[in-house]
Amino acid sequence: MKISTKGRYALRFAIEVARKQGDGPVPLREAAQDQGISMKYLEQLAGQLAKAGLLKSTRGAHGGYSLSRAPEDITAGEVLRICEGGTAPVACLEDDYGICPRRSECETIAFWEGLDRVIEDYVNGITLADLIAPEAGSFK
Amino acid sequence: MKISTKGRYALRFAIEVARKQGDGPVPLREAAQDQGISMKYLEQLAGQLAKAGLLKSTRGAHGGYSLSRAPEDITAGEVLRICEGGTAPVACLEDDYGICPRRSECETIAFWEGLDRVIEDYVNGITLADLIAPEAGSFK
DNA sequence: CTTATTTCCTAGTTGTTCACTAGGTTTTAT
DNA sequence: ATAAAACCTAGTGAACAACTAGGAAATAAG
Repeated sequence: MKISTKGRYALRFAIEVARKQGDGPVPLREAAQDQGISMKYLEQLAGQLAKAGLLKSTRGAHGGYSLSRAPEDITAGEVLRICEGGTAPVACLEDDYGICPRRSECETIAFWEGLDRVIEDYVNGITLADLIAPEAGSFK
Repeated sequence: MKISTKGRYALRFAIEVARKQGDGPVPLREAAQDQGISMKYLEQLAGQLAKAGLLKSTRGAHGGYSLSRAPEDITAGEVLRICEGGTAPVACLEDDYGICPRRSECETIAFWEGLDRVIEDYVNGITLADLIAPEAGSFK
């Protein structure tokens, strides 16, 4: 039931990039230093976010990462889904799972679907804009 | 973000015991067979649930597990917390974590607290009674 | 055009957790 | 006495987590 460091670091990185938008792209060196984590590890996460089209990368000196959309158009759910590999609490709710052989007799599927729904609703309802202005956030 | 087999099996086992209450204790052999899972593995989970006071065990022939409380007094959250080791999505929200050194500068803690809250509210709001009568369940 | 800075790409590596398996001991109804 | 059950502890193979390592390619600045 835990979120891994991937999801946590990725979200913090996205927040940092969002906060610094306008100051030009944020290099990984800077972000890793600010957050006290491994740059090489963060590199992989940033790569995923860029590949998914959430961040835009600029190579070379004075390069780094910037948002490819406005902060209010990027949800925490998107970030987590990309780096965490889905937020569904059980595998059989994953998109690519197919049909469960025990589906008809399963008494818990509705329960897990409900849990998935409250999680999705929450994480999809909070944007980077909310997160960089926590005092205004509806989640506080 | 996944629930492990521990939590899933434990919940299904609790439901089975709840459904069969009145027919005497449910032996592991029977439950394992019904659900097509390893009895020896289920044994460990049942042991945890019993140790936590959620189930009552009867040893010897014709023994097995029964509920130690009414189905409407046992929540899915309790079962999951026992076998899953807490439902908090990040470690720093765990009871025994202590104070996070980055707490003051952490922009995500409020977000995770909010996520924890919606998960807790959901799993604590559904009882075994709801789960054995899914047509009446508010979660469907 | 060289150099420093950055992203990009792929492949280890170490430790932990998952999902069991194994082999018993003790208790109890018949 | 016997069979059926819970109880207890330890081991095990595979997967995953959380990095580490080492470069190649791009780009701005001098």
